[in-house]
Amino acid sequence: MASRSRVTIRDVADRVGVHPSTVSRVLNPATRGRITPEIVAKVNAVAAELGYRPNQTARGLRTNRTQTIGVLIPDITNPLFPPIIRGIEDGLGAHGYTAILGNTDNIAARETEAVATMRARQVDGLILATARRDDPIVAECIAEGLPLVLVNRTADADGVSSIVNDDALGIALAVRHLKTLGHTRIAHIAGPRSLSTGEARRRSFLEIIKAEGLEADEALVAETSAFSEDEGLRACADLIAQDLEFTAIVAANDLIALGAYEAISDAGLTCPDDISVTGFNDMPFVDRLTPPLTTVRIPHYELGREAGRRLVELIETPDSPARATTLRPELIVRGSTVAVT
Amino acid sequence: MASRSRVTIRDVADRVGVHPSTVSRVLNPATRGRITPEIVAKVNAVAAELGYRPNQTARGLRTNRTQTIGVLIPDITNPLFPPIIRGIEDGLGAHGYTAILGNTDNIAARETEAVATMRARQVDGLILATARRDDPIVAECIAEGLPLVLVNRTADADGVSSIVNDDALGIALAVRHLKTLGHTRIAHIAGPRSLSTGEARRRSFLEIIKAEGLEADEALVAETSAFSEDEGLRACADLIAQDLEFTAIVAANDLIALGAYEAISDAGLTCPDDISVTGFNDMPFVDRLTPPLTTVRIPHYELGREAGRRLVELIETPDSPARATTLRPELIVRGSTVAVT
DNA sequence: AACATCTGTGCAAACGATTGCACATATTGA
DNA sequence: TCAATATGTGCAATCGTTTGCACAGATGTT
Repeated sequence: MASRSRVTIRDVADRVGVHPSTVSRVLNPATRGRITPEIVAKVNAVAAELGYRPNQTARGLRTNRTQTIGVLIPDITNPLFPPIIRGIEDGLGAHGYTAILGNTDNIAARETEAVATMRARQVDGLILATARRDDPIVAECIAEGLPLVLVNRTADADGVSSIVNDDALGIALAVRHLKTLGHTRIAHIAGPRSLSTGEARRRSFLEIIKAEGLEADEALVAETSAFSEDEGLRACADLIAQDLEFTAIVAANDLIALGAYEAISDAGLTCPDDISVTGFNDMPFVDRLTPPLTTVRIPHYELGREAGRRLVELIETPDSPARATTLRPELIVRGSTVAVT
Repeated sequence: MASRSRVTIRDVADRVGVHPSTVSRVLNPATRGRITPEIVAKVNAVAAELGYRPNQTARGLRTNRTQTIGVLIPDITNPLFPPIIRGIEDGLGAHGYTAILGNTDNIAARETEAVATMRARQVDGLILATARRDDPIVAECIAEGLPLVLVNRTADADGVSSIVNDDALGIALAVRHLKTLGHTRIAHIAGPRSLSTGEARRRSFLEIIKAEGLEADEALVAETSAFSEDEGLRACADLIAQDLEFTAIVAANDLIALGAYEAISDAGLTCPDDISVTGFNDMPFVDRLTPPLTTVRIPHYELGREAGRRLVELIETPDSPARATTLRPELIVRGSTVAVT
């Protein structure tokens, strides 16, 4: 049989000639001070010699803390998420926590199922990158007191901690950039309004357009049902077909912008000569497209890292208040936006 | 305090009026048959009513099986890995197993550390996507009897299960495709020889070139120290500087191919008119490059799923033999390869 | 009718760690 | 010198499940 975690606290104790509880106290930094330095040294030496590693399962049973947290994401193959996950792991790892992942494909039933199996594994908290604005899982966690942090997207519920991008700023950067280039009629292809990102970017767009004194024509805002290339293509084709005479498009994300590229070329036009396009996210390789995409870069890694840290804080200091944090994005100017001629 | 997994097997037992062990037997499919159907029904009803979920931590302590497996990958933000991970999760999830992830950035010390924390968490097995040909972790797992599956890359050790791409076939597809287009002097930019993929593709290239009766000139094989764009650029520039008169390059992976694109354009040449290029992996978005990259598509998702299934098999049927499995890749012809003129 | 064999359930001991409590011994103060 | 306090360690219960063993009652055999 595999000699998995063969050496237990009792082995160490027997070898040193003390009681297991003493070994436990030595190994716990908080109680180490109560033990004679000599014994501390001996226990540490023997533990190292035997290669003792505390059994997290046993510890978890006793303390009701597993140092494990659950992370729900829509789909790890969407290039948006890996940096967030990496950030989460780094944010957690510094404190000894480990993440378990669940892909939900944005399907509510899978989310529920994933949360159930994570709770069976006694996770100490949850990070959701999947939240819808009215997500029932969010409500459930709040009700049951399970520490929760939302990342990337937020929800409408209050009393929930979240780390998201400053979408208003991102949209403002894109719009002001286009204004500087001389564009006055700017269209927006919005994301789904059921997601906080879709809604926030849409609302911000309308506000900024007014604030900047540009042409505020509601017809210039197209709706999509998903942040996808197909939807971007469809919505952009609609926009073009209506003869609205816009010279630039602010897309709610990069995939929608890709769809817009296609619709523009399908219509016999060119980007950026006829229509400038901006994206949102700065996905890998959008700098290699023709033309390279001007887009708003979201600090995904930092979003994840903050989420990890925040969750640890929530778990370890029980009464820490819920906070909504936004991180600042950055405009990356490339070849898909040019001055109007 | 949070009422985490408040309802225990004892609660169910008390409510039904039976002993906890009876409830346990009802819940375990293997022992359910020994209990009176009436009681089975009642226990199930009460368990459902109370929302009972077995505490995996307690179960793990008792059974010494956590239904958790550790997955080591170099870097989740490398687009190669997300589909593999997704596949692993699907392959495991069907059997109730969950994965915990560790990013190692190909740093040996981090690998060791990650394995240590995973073992402290009592993982039932390991999947490594990080293996070097002489990886010490592989040796350690074999020695200690910890179930192990290698995916994507394999190691030289024997007695180890692995699921990898059929690199020989992939290279053959690329070379034959170029031969069909009339190329006779074909260069190869190889990956690091310390990785099984780098070595296998290199060896296969030399074999296929001979087998197909093409010009076998060792000078046409360039070496790199990493599967990166920078190294591809450097190696390809070297190749071009030597005036070797090749008309096509088989790159060991897509990133190296990207570097080759750059070196070709730096030299004032064009791809594919002057030099055809093939990649390996079919990363996302390489179909959007100019020119779109002809490449070998590896079934990454399937690789992962097979790895997950294989590991479950290894864990649940102790004496199952180690097997090395290869999956068939596919050539995706795009615009970076043309006939010689 | 007496005994052997099944069946279904309960009992209690694990798994490996943590932690409140008790109790020696050492230290301090008067 | 004696009581009061402090200090360091051991004891034993506990976390929630699983599982070998025991045992009562039912069933089968001769």
